[in-house]
Amino acid sequence: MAKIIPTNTRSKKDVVVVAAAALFREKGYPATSMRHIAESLSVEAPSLYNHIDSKKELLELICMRVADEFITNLKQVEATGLTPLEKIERIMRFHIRMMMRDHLSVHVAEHEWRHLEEPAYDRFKTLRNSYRKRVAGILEAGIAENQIAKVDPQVTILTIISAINGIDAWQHSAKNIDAETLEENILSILLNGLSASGSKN
Amino acid sequence: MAKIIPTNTRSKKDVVVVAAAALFREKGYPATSMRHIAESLSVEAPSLYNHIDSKKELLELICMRVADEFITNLKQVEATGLTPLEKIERIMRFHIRMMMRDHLSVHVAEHEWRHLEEPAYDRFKTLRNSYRKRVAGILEAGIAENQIAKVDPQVTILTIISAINGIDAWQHSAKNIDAETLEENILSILLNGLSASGSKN
DNA sequence: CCTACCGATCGGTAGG
DNA sequence: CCTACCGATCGGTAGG
Repeated sequence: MAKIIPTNTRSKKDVVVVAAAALFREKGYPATSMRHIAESLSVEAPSLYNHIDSKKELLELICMRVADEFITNLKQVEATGLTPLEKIERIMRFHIRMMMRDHLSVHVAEHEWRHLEEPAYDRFKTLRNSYRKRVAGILEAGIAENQIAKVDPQVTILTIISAINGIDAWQHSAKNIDAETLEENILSILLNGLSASGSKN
Repeated sequence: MAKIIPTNTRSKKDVVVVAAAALFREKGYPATSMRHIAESLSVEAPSLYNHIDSKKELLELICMRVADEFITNLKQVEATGLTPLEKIERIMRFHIRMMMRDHLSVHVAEHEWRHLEEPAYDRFKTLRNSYRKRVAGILEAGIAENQIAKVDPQVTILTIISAINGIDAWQHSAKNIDAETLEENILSILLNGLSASGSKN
């Protein structure tokens, strides 16, 4: 019988990656040792190397998978015939939902990617810059047709992305905020602003 | 002659703290070694201990000074007779300007404080929670008098703070964004939203 | 300010 | 999956 897919191997590797993501999120990549990861899986550190090659591979897998998901979504949104503002809303909703579904990995990709080593560092940075430029392009199109307020696209993209990334701090919040409240509130603030009048000056 | 103020000692300590802030910002606290800090000052690592007691003291000094500045400003704003929305705007402008003036320390306080050890960890966390609760209180007052849109104060405070914190990424941006553009754009988005209509639904 | 050095911990390998 | 162990690096001290 031909060995087609090493199911067990892949699944155990994923278990290690998930454990690593939780610890990278909690302590940061440099402060997380292979011994910590091993302990959280109730094995000894050297055993991890049966499933992965190195500590940095764990970070690479997490960051690249997140980057792929964001870019895949962006491509889908770009392919629609939606208006620029509708596209921006779709992109924001996707980002928020990614945050809800897998905030550990998204946070790690956002905050720990600087610890990637070449060539992964450069690959990730290029993907990230490309994503931001393309979203900025949508903003510019919306501004050109007076659908989006006259804002600096560079500053706006930074504001939107960091506003959404930052909300994963809701985890530590005493009261549980439900997913829908979170999503509708962030969208309301970013699209309509805090001011009750909602007027432009 | 009485030795009144050990000017040299304090000033050298500050030099070490500033160098540490730059490296904590660049590499993160755990990935920054005392040898890195020493090297950036062209001395050997053990020499640093003539001016400071430990690595963790450096982080504590940075985090506590930032916390103090934010809370001092909040107290001043609370003591005015401004409307809630005006208070929120003042708080946001102060935060943005802190970011421009000392983004290294503000970033370190925001992202590295989790590496503080007790009792500093708990002290900082308490200050941070208190700050957020008091700003949330201003938001609630503004909502109650229909000056601020009906948003969840918890989610809003998270959104505002992380939106502003995140913009220190402008440093790595190719084009230099001037301070005023940055401040007015972020305020415009958070107060009036992205939508050109600026209408509420 | 330096050299010399400490015990602890790191990522990872050898070998089974 | 384990035990045993490696060279490198860590924060910090002794002593001058």
